[in-house]
Amino acid sequence: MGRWEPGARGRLLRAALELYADPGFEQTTVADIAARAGVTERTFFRHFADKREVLFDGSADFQARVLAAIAAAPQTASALDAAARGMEAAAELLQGRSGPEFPRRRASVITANPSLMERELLKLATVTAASSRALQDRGASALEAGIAAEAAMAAFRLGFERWVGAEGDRDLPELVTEGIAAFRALA
Amino acid sequence: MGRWEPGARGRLLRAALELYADPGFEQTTVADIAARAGVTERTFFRHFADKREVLFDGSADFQARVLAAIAAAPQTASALDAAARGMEAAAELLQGRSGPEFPRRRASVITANPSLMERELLKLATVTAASSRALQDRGASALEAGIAAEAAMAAFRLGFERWVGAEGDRDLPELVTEGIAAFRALA
DNA sequence: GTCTATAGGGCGATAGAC
DNA sequence: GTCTATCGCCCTATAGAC
Repeated sequence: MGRWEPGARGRLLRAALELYADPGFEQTTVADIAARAGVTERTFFRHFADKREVLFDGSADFQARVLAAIAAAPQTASALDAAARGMEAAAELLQGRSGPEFPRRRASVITANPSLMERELLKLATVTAASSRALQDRGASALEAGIAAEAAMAAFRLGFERWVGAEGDRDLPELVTEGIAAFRALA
Repeated sequence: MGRWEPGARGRLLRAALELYADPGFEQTTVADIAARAGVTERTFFRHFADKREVLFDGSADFQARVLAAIAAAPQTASALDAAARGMEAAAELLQGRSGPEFPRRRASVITANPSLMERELLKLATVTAASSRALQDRGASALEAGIAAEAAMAAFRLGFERWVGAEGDRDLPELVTEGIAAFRALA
C-alpha cells in the first residue's frame, strides 16, 4: 500500500458531481471538493485544468469514438451518412456505459450554470470541427463537410435533449437517427 | 463640465478591443483597460459582467434583429425559410454597420482564445434557442423548429467564417444563403 | 506544497442631474 | 428630495508561478 489512498481522481470526480448538484456549482469551492475527496486543492488542479473541466472527463473518449466511426464508414457513404455514423456511435457509447441516469444528473448541473454550458458548447464545437476535417479527409469539400458535421451534431444535441428530458426510456442512437432524418427532410 | 468625462462605456469598449488585440486577452488585466479608459476597475465591472463580456456588446441587438425577421416572415413561409430570413437579416446588420474590418479583428481575438470562443458559442446557442421558440410560436413542432433553427445558425456560422477568412470581399448575406441552400441539398 | 496575482462580488460614500 | 454613475476599499476563490 502506497503513501496515498489510490483513486484520488475518481474520488474527486464523484465528490465534484455530488457537490455541484447540491449545494450547487457556484456554491462549491475547489477546497470543498478536495476536502471531500481527502486530497489537497493542488491535487485537484493536477488532475483537472479548472473547476469546470471535472465534468468533461469523458470528452476525449467521446471524440475518439466519433472519429473512429467516421473513418470506418464505407467509402460509398455520403458525407452526411458518415457524419451520422459518427454521432450514432457516440450515442451508443453514452447510453451503454451508464444508461440515462448519470448523463441526466450531469446535464441538469450543466444546464443550470451558464459557465458550464459554455464549456459544453466548446467541447461539442471541437468535435464538430474535428468531424468536418475527417469528412474532408474522405474527399468531401469544405462546405459539404461543414454542413454534414453541423447537421449531425445538431441531431445529436436535439436527440440528447429529448433523451435526458421526457424521453429517457427511448433509445438514444434512435433519437439521433430521427434527427438526421429530419435534416434530410429539409429539402 | 461634470465630475466625470462622459462616455466611459465607449472608452472601455475601445480600450479593451485594442488591448485584447495587442498585447492579447490574457496579457491584459481589467486594471489595464480601466486605466486606459480613465476609470477604475470597479467601473468596468459595473458596465460589463466580466472581462469577456465587453466583446459581446452588440449581441442583444443581433438577437433582436433575428427574432424580428422571423416574426416578419410571411405566414406561408416554412420553418426553414423563416429561420433563414432571421440569419440573413443578422448578416445584413453585421455587414452594414462596419464592413468586414471590425468583425474580422474581433473574430481574430476570439478565435485565439478558447475562453472567448466559449462565450461566443454560448451567445449563438442562446440565439438559436430563441429562434427555435419563435418558430414554434409560428406553429412549427419542437423538432421541426429545432432543426430549422440549428440549420440556419450553422449556415450563418459557416458563412461568417468564410467572410472573415478568405472571402471578405463577398456579400455576407449571400454567403449565409448559400449555406442554407447546402442544407436544402442534403436530401 | 507554498505564494501570489487577478477576477469579480459587496457595500457604503460621494457628487452630479433631475 | 430621488436617481444614477462613480469611487474606494474590503473580501474570497481561482489558477498560475515558484
